[in-house]
Amino acid sequence: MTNEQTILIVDDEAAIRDMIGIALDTAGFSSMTAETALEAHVNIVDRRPDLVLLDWMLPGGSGIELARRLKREELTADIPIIMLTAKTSEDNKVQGLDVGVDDYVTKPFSPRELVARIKAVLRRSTGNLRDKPIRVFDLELDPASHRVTLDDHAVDMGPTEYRLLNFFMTHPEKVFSRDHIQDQVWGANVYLEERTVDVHIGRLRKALTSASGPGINYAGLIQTVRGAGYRFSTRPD
Amino acid sequence: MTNEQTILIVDDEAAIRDMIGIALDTAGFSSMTAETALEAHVNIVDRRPDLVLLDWMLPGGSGIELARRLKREELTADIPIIMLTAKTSEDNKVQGLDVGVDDYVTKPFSPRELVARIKAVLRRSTGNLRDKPIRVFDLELDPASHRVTLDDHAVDMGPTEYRLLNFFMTHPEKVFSRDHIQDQVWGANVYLEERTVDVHIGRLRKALTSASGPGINYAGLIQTVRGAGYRFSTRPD
DNA sequence: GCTAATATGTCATGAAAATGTAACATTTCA
DNA sequence: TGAAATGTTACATTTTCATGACATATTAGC
Repeated sequence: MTNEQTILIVDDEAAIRDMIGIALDTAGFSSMTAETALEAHVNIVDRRPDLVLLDWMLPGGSGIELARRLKREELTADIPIIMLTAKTSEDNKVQGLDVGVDDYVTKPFSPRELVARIKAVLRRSTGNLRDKPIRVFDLELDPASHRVTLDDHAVDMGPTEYRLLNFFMTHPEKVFSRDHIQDQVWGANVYLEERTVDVHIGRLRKALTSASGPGINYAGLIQTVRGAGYRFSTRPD
Repeated sequence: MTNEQTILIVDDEAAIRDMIGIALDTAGFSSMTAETALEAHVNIVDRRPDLVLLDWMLPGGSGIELARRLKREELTADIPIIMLTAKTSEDNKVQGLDVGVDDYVTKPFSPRELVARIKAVLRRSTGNLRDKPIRVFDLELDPASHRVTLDDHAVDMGPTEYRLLNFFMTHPEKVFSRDHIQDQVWGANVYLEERTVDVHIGRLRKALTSASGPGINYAGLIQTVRGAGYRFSTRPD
């Protein structure tokens, strides 16, 4: 399978983590685990999973705290969260929904149900906002098909360049430092040389250039801001 | 950069404090230290560091206590904390300290990793608030896109001229001596010839002039105050 | 499981831009 | 007018970027 989606399982009980892990594996997801809210937070920031399964009843009640925090911080706000909770009380649901959690699954649950919910949430969250193609002039990036087209011709680029372009197109007209770009495109705390960003910028530009017709060169949309970083802008440099 | 960020190192071992201090210094941070939780708390309240590196194995387990307290008190809740932990073997205890710490680093760690994580956390916690564009007549400086426009046309200038203009536009109608300008634009403890400021003022004026249309010359906004320094003012000289 | 094809990250190098300084020109004002 | 203050220019040096080459890692296809 091309792009396996990664789910982070946050639960203090090993048995539950294992059970869910197997279920996800069977369903074609890749998974990682965390026992504590702190560990989870670090994992999320560092590796940017596609979805988080979060046990409500983490020791210290920190599950809710974590959810609130994730939704508050810009870097992680768009990662969908499904709460795992033992209780069925309305209170909890209301409280959690306030936090901006995407769905609930109450224990005990069947693996089948869990997987169904995960797929639903992923469909929804990647379906609503991000699934809409982003277009700038004749350059279109379509997350649904994971494809970039220029004048209706496919633009050939590597996965990293795709993510890079996606990030830029969703954050136009702003400068980003190389560090910031690394956070967003590679995940925080991935130690790369700063120049690596330059190289991938170069590759992205080249891809756009060789796909551009005789008119505008779309590589010009990706602008170097000396001493500051890079910027995606439709306005001349 | 103008304002050096300050990191508070809280550890009872002098060797570790020194090692970290040197690493931070090399990375361009300024640092201060505390040996005990009490001392740390006083320092934090008094001097408001930009980030706290906190050893959670402080004598008496007071490291955790301090973290919890800092995150509970409104005055200090927004100061990011990175925990320094010995090992993950103590998972039971670790669970108890999910108090909203921003990241943790396990000893032994490389200075490089530590600095990278510090930067990542600082970026996360402060990166969000970006300033709004500042506009004077048709001259606009937009920090978000790191761009200066005049009548919607980009004004080309070097990084230093950008910082200079940014400083002036955020402090209009006031004279500043060359020394003061140096402190603000180049940073304190940087020694330059006084003439250097003049040169950059000149470059900034030239940039504004060549971007100005036939109407007003925007270079006139940057006024020489003989014997005193320079001033950014919308009123005629 | 193995191999070929892709993709990735790092480095070295050269080019371009930015910077600080000194020298010289010009303006200001007593 | 002339000394002090400021403006301007040229240039050597430093910093920052772009890019091709390469070694490694990952993926896809068989």
